[in-house]
Formats: sequence, structure tokens, C-alpha cells
Amino acid sequence: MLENLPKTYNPKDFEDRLYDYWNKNEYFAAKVNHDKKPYTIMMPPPNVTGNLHMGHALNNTIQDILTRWKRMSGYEALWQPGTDHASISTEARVVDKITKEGKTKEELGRDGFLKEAWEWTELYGGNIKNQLKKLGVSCDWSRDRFTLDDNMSKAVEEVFIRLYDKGLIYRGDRIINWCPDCATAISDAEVEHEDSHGHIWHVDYPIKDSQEKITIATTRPETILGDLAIAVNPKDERYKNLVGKIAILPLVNREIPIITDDYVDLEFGTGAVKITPSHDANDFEVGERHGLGQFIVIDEKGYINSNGGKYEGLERFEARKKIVEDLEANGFLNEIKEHDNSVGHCERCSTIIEPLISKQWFVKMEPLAKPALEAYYKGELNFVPERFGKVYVNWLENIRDWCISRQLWWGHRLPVYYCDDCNEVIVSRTTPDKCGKCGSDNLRQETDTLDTWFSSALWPFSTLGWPENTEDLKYFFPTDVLITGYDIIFFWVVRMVFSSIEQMGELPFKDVYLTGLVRDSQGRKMSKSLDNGIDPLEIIDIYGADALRFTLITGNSPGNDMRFYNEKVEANRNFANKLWNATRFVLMNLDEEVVANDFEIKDLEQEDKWIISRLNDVTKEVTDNLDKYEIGLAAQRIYDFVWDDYCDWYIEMVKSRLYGDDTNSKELAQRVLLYVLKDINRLLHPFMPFITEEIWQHLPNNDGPLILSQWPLYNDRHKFSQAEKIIEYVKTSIKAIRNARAEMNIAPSKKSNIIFVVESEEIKDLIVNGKRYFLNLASAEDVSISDSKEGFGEDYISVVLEKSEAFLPLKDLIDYDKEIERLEKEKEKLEGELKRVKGKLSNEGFVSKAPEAVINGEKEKMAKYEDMMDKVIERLASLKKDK
RNA sequence: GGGCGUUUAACUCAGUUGGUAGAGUGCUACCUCGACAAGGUAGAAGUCAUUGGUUCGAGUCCAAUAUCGCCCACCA
Repeated sequence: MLENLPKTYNPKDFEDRLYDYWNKNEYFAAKVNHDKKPYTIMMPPPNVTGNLHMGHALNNTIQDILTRWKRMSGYEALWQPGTDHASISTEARVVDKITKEGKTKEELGRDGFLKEAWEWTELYGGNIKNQLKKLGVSCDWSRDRFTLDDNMSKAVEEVFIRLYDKGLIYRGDRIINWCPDCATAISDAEVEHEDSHGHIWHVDYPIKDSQEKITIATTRPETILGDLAIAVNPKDERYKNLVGKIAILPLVNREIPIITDDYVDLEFGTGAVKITPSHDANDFEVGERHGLGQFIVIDEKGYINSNGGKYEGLERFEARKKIVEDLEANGFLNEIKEHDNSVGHCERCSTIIEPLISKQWFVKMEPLAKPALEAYYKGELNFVPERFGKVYVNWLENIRDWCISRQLWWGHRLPVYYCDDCNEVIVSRTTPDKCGKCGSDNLRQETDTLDTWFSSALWPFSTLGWPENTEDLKYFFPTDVLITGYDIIFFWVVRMVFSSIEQMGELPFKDVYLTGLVRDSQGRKMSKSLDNGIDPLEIIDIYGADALRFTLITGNSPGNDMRFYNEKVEANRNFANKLWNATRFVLMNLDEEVVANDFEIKDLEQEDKWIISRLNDVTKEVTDNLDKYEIGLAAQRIYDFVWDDYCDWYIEMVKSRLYGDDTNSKELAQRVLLYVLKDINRLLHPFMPFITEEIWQHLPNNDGPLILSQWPLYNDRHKFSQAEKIIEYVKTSIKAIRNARAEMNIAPSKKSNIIFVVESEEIKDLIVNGKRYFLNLASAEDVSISDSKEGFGEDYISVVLEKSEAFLPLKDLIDYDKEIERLEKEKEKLEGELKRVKGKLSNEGFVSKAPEAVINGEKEKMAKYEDMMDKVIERLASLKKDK
């Protein structure tokens, strides 16, 4: 007898303990090992101050499954963890904190603020890592990285300088997306467009020295203050006579020209557009084309500046209100219409974006996008599911230059210095002493920092020691697969690809697996504002990490959103409990000295061969599905095998041997039970690492922990087709007998003889040899063979099988009418099947064109159904005659 | 405006080379038999959104329509 497990599965008893055990023994560690092939996954670094949510739980579970599977398959598997400094969001939170303490950034100064930020980071930065550990992630913590670490910063600086030297980074006055609340520029990717219902105002601009006027349409009347022209389409007949004239800006009386530009849509609005180059991206371009210059009227906090005359000091939306009032009061307002349009919001704080002219740093995207597109077109980059490749292509083909400078302090400061005497711009790895051009030492470093995504774009190689050509880099790069959410393709996937091609000369990964969103049970996106987020840690606390992991990866397919139900987690917890109890059963029937030896194939009984053969197939199916990133299907295969094949059938079939007197048979059953259970735990380990390791540690004859054990392989010698056929026949027969008894409402405890009338020697042997299956699983008191049906009248239930018929003497328990009804139903079913099969086989096209195997299959089915049909009809006739 | 996706049992979803529709939950009936009631046995439940097409054969491939949803976009 072996040490047994507690009666109920209680994950809290061992999950934390096992995680510590793995971690302390350095089983997650990956080292350069040229005897093995490397397998590398880079964890998308979560925000250092963030908390674990279901999205993290999902994609980290997938990464862990792949890592554990490959590790067991003999690869040197590196899963690289780390965190992201998340410049804008962390800075905002630190600002909140100091604001509460009555301090401001300006008071603290850059160094003081950064000190606060580091303290904050050290205080909260560990959280998410500990939360991930609860999930069971087997990443190599000894390699933990943070995007602001010295070596990571070195990589950032190196890339900046290389791109600058190549002319791919430039500084310029451009129209950018400005968030007045975050007080920084942001990139196009960080702007979220939302449809909003608003108004469009038609405003009359008088024409100078004339009684005429021109009516423009605008959704942003406050920008009238910054107008530098009015544009019409050159083909527009309506305004031909006005082109070249001067219009007078209402309220401020500034003079602006009327120009033509193809950009103007004849159909839209009034066909006349006010041009505000400093506050609208389109107008900026029109302004460039016509040399209109700039006239900034809204400042960085979103207030009207001194160029706004009497409106100076008004907040932008206050100004809009006031200006509309004034326009109306002075008779300039022609019309107000309802209007829907899409308005850009800051991705982080939802503030409406203000397009502003500003001096910022940009990455020139076209030369970088080109090879990234080529790699995709050449098929070197695969998306799972494939359709996301189009999203990638679409973004890259329409890409605009990337604004990388941020007016923030928490981040990588640009390695840029300005000479205040001659305005020279110096980009340097080291702090320069004096200006190379004029020799002045009046230098100051750029105060801006880089977009967070600039550093995470380098993650696949910066974490491995780049720009040094380290052994790690040579061995583990490029990585194998990236697993992340589809919402992050633009921010991160694209940028890693072009950065890697540019710096490393190759792609950072071959495959990109994109997960869907985890939604709440009503299908809503989990969000802070709705307060409908489900905390993974709470779920783990109640059901265990294994159940949560299994829930997240089953019942859905890659890239599709899923709903989260507690009932689903509960079902998977129940599955864990099922395996737990199957293990208890095996352990309590195991003699350690017996299972110390292996079994010989020649000794195996039919059900042993059957379960081993099934296991063999399942091994292949699980592996093949993992290979294809069909994680959910892989998990489903092993789930079904454990519950249906192993627990419901094999264990039940083998019980009589375990309790019987045949020592050889008994010991063999023990060995096979253990053998299959071990492979089950191996196959299930990547999905449910905790319970499987815990069980494993209780099983005899282990050489080491499960996490380091060998992934099972398909084995030709373990394919037993004949045994599969036999057991399938037995299972079908048992189910048919159970069904018939249930239909007659006969309790399982009410046992009866089963007398088989068989039609072939093969079936006869099968029944004789398989007697014990029926004794155990079909409530049989005894099983016998009869040569004829003679004498089996209405005192018997008849169960029609393929090539045999079973008779159950249940005299007093049989309801005659019900039995007739049951057989009629059976007949109807067979009629349906026969109609279908015959229809197919009588179809000329089918017989001449379908593959032979398919035709033969149908023929076999027809023979089987006809055989059974004959018996049902005969039985019905004889019953009715008897009555 | 462009692109993409969803539509399968009461609910949530699988269904990958086209060959008799599956799971979990829920529901019905029965079962405290020595792994498990977080269980067992049996069962009911689907014109696979609609309409065409390709094919011997379509949930699966193609087209159109409807539906709900997502992404992108410089409609002032």
C-alpha cells in the first residue's frame, strides 16, 4: 500500500508549495546548452505597477503551456520574464500620489520626481510578478528584466543613435496628437477614435470690400481664431468668383485669403473649408502646400492663448461655447446642424486629443516598414489565426512617422544635447563636454523621454544582452513564438518586427499567436469603469490555478473573444477532482513491489491493449494539436481521455481483476493502471501543472519531478487495432443492454442472466472471453451462449446487437407494451439509418466517384443495419404472435 | 468609407485537409455499489442565420443577403 491522497482535491494544499519547489530548484532556468535545441518565448512585459487581469492570465497560461511542453520535449526552453516601466501611466500615478501630498513635479524637480517614481515602482512593482507566480508560470526569474534597467537603457540609447545616424530619426515641427491632461505628445496608435454626436456650425465670413460672404462648415468653432485661409475645391463653380479674394474672420477681423485645394470635398458641408494649420492635421498639410505659416491659438493645457485676443484664457470647450454665442449675437451664424463624427481620445486618460503643432522627435517609418512587409509577404512571419496578418499589413502600408518624444520624466531620456550658443544638436552615447561646432560648453540635455514602446520594441534582443553579442543572444535569438492580445499588434508586434529586422537583420519570431479578449459572462469587455472585472487571484483562491488555466484555454479558439463563467471553472475544478480520485483509486490498489516491474506486451489483456492503444493515439493528437497551436483542442483530447476512457471504462473494466484471485492478471492491471496514469499526468502537465506534479510525487518509481520528465511519444508498437475493435464492441453492447434495462425501469441492482445468441465464432469467442465485462458493467448475474432463440419469449428482454442478440430473463419486471414500444423505436431508428445508407449507395455518382474506403464503410454499415433490422422485425413479430 | 469577424442543443462554445452533428452547464428519470454526489447510469433536446452555387456528398468551399460585433480612416 502506498501513501494515499486526501479524499478531496484541495489545490491550496500544494500549489504554493510546488511553485516554490520548482523555483528554488531552478527548474525554470534556461542555460545555453548546445546539446539541445533552444526554444524561446518572450513574455510581453506587463506594466510594472499593474495588477494581474484575465488577459494576462490567458496569455501567460498559453506561454506556460508551450514552455512546459517544449521543456519536456527535450528543448532548452527559455521563457523570458520582465516588466515595462509604462512611462505615461506610471508617471500619472506618481503625479497623483505627490499631488495628494501637496507637492508638484516642478517643486520636486526632475531628480526628486524620479526618486519618487523609483520608490513607487519598488513598492508596487513586485505585485504583478507574485500574482503571475500564483498562476504557475515557469519563466526564468533569474533573468527578470525591467525596461529601465541599465542594460536595457543602453540598448535603447544604441538604437536611437543608430537610427539618428542613418537619418531615420529626426526632429521637426509637426502636427501631433497632444493630450492636454497628460501634458505630452502621443503617437497615432495611442489615440482612440470614438463616434460622438455633436453639431456642425455653418459660419458666414464676410468678403473684404464687398457685400458678399462665404459660408464655411466647422465642428470646432473655437479654432476660427487660428484660421489662416479658406479653401475651396478648384473645380467648384460656386466659389469661382471668390477665389483669390480676402475674407474677414468674424469676431477678430483678421484678413485671410480664399484659396483652392483638391483636398476639399465638393459634396461635404458648404464646400468651403476654414484652414487652421496649427490645430488640424489636414489643415496642416494644406497650410504646408500653400505656405500659410502657423498661428497657434490653443496652448498645451488646452486653453486659448494670447493669439486668441479677447478669448485668451478660456478653456477650449468654454471658448467654443462663447464663440458660438458671439457668432450668433453678431449674425455670423448661418446654421447649426446635428452631426456625428469621430473624435480622438487619449488611450490612457480618455481626454479629447488636441492636434497641436509642436517640435517633437520622429522615427521615419517608410524605410522600416518596407522590409517588415516583405518578410510577411515572403511567408516568414505567421499569424495565428492567419487573418491578423491583414491587420498587420494594413497598418504598415498606411503607416505614418512615429512620434517618439514624450514630455514626461519617467522613461528613457533622449541622448540628445543642445548647444545654447549655436543651436547645434548633438546626439551622443556619452555626455559631451562642449559643442563640437562652436566649442561652447553651454550645453543642455533634451528633457523629453521616449515612448514606452520604443524600449519594448527591442525586448526580444535587449533582454538577451544586446548590443553585446552575448552567448545568450546567439543561442536563444530569434525567439520561436510571440503570444499576445490582438489589441497590441500596432503598439508592439509591428515595432518589434521592424526593430529586429533593422538591428538584428532578422525577424524576432516566426509565429505570432494572438489571443482574444476575456469578457464577462454577459459578453462585456472587463473594465474599471463598469467594475465588472474578474480577479484571477480570487478565482485561483476558490478553484485553484489549474482550473482557471484550463477554463481559459478550452472551449474557445485562437483570436476569438470568450466569456468567463464561474460555472466553467467549477466544471474544470471537478475534472481535477476526478483525476485526483482516479489517482486515489489507483494508489489504494497498487503494490509497490508489483509495479516496480514493467509489463510485457504479450501478457496484456484486451482492455489493457485497448487503453494503451487509445493512450497512444491521444498522445499523438495532443502533440499534433500543440504543434498547430490548437491548445484548446489538445486540452480537450486529454480531458476526454481521462474522464471517458480511463475513468469510466478502463478503471471499471479492471476492477474485477484487482479484486480477483488471478494474481498475474491483477498485477498486470496494476502496472497498466500506473503506466497510463503516468502518461496522463505527463500529457496534462503543461495545462494543469500543479495537480499533475502533486500526483506525480505520490506515484512510485519516479526519477525526478514531473516538470523535467519526458513528454510521451507515439509508439507504433502500442497500436492495437484488434483490441480496440473488441472493446468497442463490448462497450456498444454494454451500453445497449444498460439502455434497454433503463427503458424498462429496471434498477442496476436487479441483476439478471444474459444469454447471447451469436452469429459468428468471432463474436462467440469475444463474449466467452469478455464475460467479466458484462458481469461488472451490465448488471449480469451470469453470461452464457445459446445456439438458438428458441424459447426466449415475452419473459425476456431482447437486445439486438451487431451479429448477435442478447436475451435477459426478467420475467416479472417486463412491461409487455413498453417492450413493444421500445423495439418499435429501435426499428424506426434503423429504418432512418438504412434509408440514408441505401440512398447513398444507390446514387450512381456516389458509387462511381467517392473514395473506395468511404463506399466500403457505407456498405459495412448497411450490412450491419440490415442484420439488426431483421432481428428487430423478427422479435416484434414473435412477441405480437405470442400475445 | 475600407477591412475583419460572429451566427451550430435552453445557455456558453468546440467542430483544421468536405464523408452519418459534439462538449460543458442546465433539464428528465434512476442510483448512498468498497476512487470520486465536485460522482455514476440512461435520456430528451439542433431544418448548423437565410438564399443561391460548386460537388456523388457542404456546418465545413464560393457568392449574395440579414444579424450582432470589432478594427482602421484626414467626412471640415
